[in-house]
Amino acid sequence: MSKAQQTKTRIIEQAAALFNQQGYAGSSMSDIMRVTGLQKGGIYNHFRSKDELALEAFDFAASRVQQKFTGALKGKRHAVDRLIAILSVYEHMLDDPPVQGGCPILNTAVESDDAHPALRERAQHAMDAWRGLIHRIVDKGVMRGELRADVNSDTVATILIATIEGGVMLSKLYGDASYLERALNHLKTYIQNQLAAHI
Amino acid sequence: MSKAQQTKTRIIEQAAALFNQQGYAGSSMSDIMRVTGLQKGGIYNHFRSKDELALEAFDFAASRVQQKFTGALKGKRHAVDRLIAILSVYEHMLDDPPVQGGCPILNTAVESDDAHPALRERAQHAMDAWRGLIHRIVDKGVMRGELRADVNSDTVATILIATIEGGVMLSKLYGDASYLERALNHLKTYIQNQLAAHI
DNA sequence: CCTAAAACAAACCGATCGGTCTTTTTATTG
DNA sequence: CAATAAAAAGACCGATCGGTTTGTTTTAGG
Repeated sequence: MSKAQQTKTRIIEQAAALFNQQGYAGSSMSDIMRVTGLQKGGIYNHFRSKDELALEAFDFAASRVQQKFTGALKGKRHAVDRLIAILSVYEHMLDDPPVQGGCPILNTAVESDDAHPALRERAQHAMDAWRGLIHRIVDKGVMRGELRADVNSDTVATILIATIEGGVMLSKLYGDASYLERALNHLKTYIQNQLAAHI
Repeated sequence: MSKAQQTKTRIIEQAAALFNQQGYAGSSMSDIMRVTGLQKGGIYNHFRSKDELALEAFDFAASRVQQKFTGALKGKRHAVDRLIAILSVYEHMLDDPPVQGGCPILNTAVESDDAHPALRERAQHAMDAWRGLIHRIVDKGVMRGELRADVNSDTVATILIATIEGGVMLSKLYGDASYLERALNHLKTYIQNQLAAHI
């Protein structure tokens, strides 16, 4: 990787952490200069505008989350195991987040929904990927008889994502991991008692 | 109410809607001048700073949510009815929100948690009030035998709030109420099947 | 109805915003 | 290693930021 590419990647990583903590509107180019240690010219040589950097930074952050999912699902074949693996990604969202500042999908969704169409679209796509993942796990699980036949994948995806992200929000608000832990435990029993096919 | 008080209240209401949609960092005093139709002097006569206005605007928004709860709970005595009444507040969160822009507690919690300590504290207090409400309903419901004896009020409060707010986030992100509806339906059956004491 | 006080308008302030441009430094490559 | 292309620095730009100050208008009370 060329020096230029290294620098661009570094800017994206550091900007992603900043945006994820302070928000896009709450982070100025001066802030980005500070965290990267670069001057204006050094940044604008790689990005046409703050907006372009923001979009690339979000895509980077979302891909980090995606990587966590891929890693957690590795080797897990049974639908119940795979759904629980998704929960496990969020067990370490607070002490070891993919990007500093918590879940970038949650943060960006909430900030952009009424204010930033381009960013909102990216957040939608990231959420689509997550919903699609759960969708496929559930549908395949039902087909294989690992999950109850009447389980609806739309519902499961909504419940899992909503409860997880709500738990992240609560724990971040209070600086207390126990809220997210309760949410994850509840979902675990939900998966085992209400989704899993009992032989 | 004096003219001055009317004006101050109007500024708070209109600023609350703006902040709730664009965020605190994303809303400038010029924006507030625009939505209120007032000049700088007219606004700074009532508030010492943008920050002070932001805090009062959030408190107003949170009190609007609180009022919705109070209204929904009116006349409901049974713990199951009261918990479901809390859900009903969020049935109209999108088409008839207490403040334009969705749930102000969610929006402010997510924006402030890493960035704005004073605002975060207000969001915590608003959340405390909500958690406390659910707490009291559940504890009293258990005492009266309306809810199962082993139901834990900390858990119930976390699950309800997390799932509701996660549902709001999803529906706002997609501009589609069905996500929140699924979340609320799921919580309704959760309350009836897992919390309610069955005679 | 008159007057004192409060509300509001509008010009103004330094600082910071996102962004540009020229110059200097650093990598890359023949 | 030299030539050249690219990267980064840093001065600079107009616009807008949050906030102040100074007038003018409006409100409220005697």
